Amino acid sequence: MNDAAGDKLRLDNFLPYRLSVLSNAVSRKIADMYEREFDISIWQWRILAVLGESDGITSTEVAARTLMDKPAVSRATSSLIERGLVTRTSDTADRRKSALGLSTAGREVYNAVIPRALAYEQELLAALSPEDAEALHGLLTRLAQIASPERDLWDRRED
Amino acid sequence: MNDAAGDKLRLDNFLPYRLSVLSNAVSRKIADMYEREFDISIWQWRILAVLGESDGITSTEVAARTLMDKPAVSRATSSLIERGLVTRTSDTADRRKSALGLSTAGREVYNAVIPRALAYEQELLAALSPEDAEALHGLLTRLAQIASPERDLWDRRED
DNA sequence: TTGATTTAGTTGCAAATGAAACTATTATCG
DNA sequence: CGATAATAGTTTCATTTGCAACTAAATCAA
Repeated sequence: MNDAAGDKLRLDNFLPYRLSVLSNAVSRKIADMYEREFDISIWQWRILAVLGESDGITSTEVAARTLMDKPAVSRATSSLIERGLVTRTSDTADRRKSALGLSTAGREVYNAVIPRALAYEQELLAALSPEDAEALHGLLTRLAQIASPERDLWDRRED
Repeated sequence: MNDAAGDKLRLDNFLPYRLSVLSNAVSRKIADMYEREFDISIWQWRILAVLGESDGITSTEVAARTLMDKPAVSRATSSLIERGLVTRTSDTADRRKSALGLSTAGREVYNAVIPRALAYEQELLAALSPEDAEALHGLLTRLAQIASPERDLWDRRED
């Protein structure tokens, strides 16, 4: 093993390459859809998605749940606030913090995006049997644990 | 189906999100390794990888095989040529084209990177049984066909 | 209390990216 | 032929991205 001369690497069969290409293709497609139909970016959508589930969380919590970095959350949040989709209420007890939430308009967009996002996911998963889809999630979970052992997000089903 | 109010979307279970996060984590890690140990980028590595298998192909062919766009190939190739890892021989019959290939130094880097790349892939796949790894590739293939139906690259095992 | 440290969030900046425009060369078709 | 279209590859430019530095506020420790 690890004999330079003998080993072969075929890009098409190389897992990091395949993941990257697939993920890029999927991201591209879904980003186009979000942009075209709702005029939001993927990052804006991630924020709406977590706020839809957990209203009133802070920017830092949003960053943790979306795996975005803080500057990205800050910028995407600003534009969502400008557009009136998200509200920011600064915490009276700790004035560094502020609670983010969906406005009425934001909730409407959220409710509109959900079925489109799920439909696209279903489009992908239509190629797979339910058992295969289940297997895929398990495989991705195990790979993510290896690739990012510091993160335990993948197991969490409750908060 | 597609009832906005009833559907739920949990980011952690949403396939496009999971693919993106996993792919980013893997890419980050492997890019760090390439950078640290060989001082090359992922894109440079992709080019070395296809040239290692198919010497003398053109820039356009490299782009097709690595799924990079033409500017990206152009830039990564330039720096590889500057570093003396890749050679460019312009085609006498069609002077728009030129054949790219690995120099001796390039072949050495190629041979050195291969086992490290495979070792990292093995590190990921160590979480999976051989049957699971096989299943994973099949699942990725089917997803890629849905996400990029225009590409038939995933089936090709011969050139 | 006050000086040092930590935390929340924003801003600035340098590098990476991708689309479109551009150059040079070859192919097509009247 | 000669004009037009197509192709290979590079360059330009605007946008995106990720990191580091920064501001403001709270906590900790003497």
